Amino acid sequence: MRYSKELLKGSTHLLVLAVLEKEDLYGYRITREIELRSENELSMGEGTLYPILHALEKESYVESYWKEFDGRSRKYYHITRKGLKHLASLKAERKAFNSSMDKVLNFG
Amino acid sequence: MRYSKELLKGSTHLLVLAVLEKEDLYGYRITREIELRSENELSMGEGTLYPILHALEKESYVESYWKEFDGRSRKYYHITRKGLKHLASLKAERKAFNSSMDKVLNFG
DNA sequence: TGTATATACATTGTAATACAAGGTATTCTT
DNA sequence: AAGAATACCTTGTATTACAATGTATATACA
Repeated sequence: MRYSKELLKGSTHLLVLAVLEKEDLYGYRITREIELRSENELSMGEGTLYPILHALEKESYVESYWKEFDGRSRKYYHITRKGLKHLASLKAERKAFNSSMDKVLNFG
Repeated sequence: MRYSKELLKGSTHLLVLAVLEKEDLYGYRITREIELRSENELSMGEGTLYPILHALEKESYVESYWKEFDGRSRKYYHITRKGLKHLASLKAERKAFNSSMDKVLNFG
């Protein structure tokens, strides 16, 4: 991780949902996808990821199902309609927050 | 505060230093200035602000002095050369982090 | 064959951090 | 006179990301 981990706080759910927007993925692949997309600039520990997936499922933002592939069983996550709404809201919040930060940083 | 407080994490030191870049200010005025600049979209509790000021002073990013004005004594903070360097570094980190986030969010 | 690495799930304990709540005191407004 | 705003501060709490740890299977390679 190149960044202060505090910067990541509040953005992890957004990252996970954004990755699941495109396709159903299982936990381990989600972290790989975040690294791939960010060109290894962002990464999320497993101790961060799995609790987030469980929390997202509890809130019905995602649904999980086990699927066998290559003789290997993996727990896939699918984003729900509610999850897509939440994703849009998190994106908007992030945009607005950054805009406010810029106002303070570039004032006057 | 319009935003999830978690989004603010990792950005509070940056906000305080950015405000002090322009002029020496005392604690209470710093929070007002952040609200003013952000058009009341960002604000920082006093329980957040004062510990940050003490931490920044401990790291020699700011120096404090008491000044009387209007028959009222206030503790002013001045950003040091080291603090200016740190501010630049925090700004750069923020920019890079946002760029990485955008890569993940707008992938493909 | 054996061994290390990667994959894949998960939980527990720790550190960092923003805030609410509480405390003290002064000045301004009504 | 009383309440609100100003101005400093600390303590306790909740949240959160991560390191460490645990379990298990599959793959690569010596």
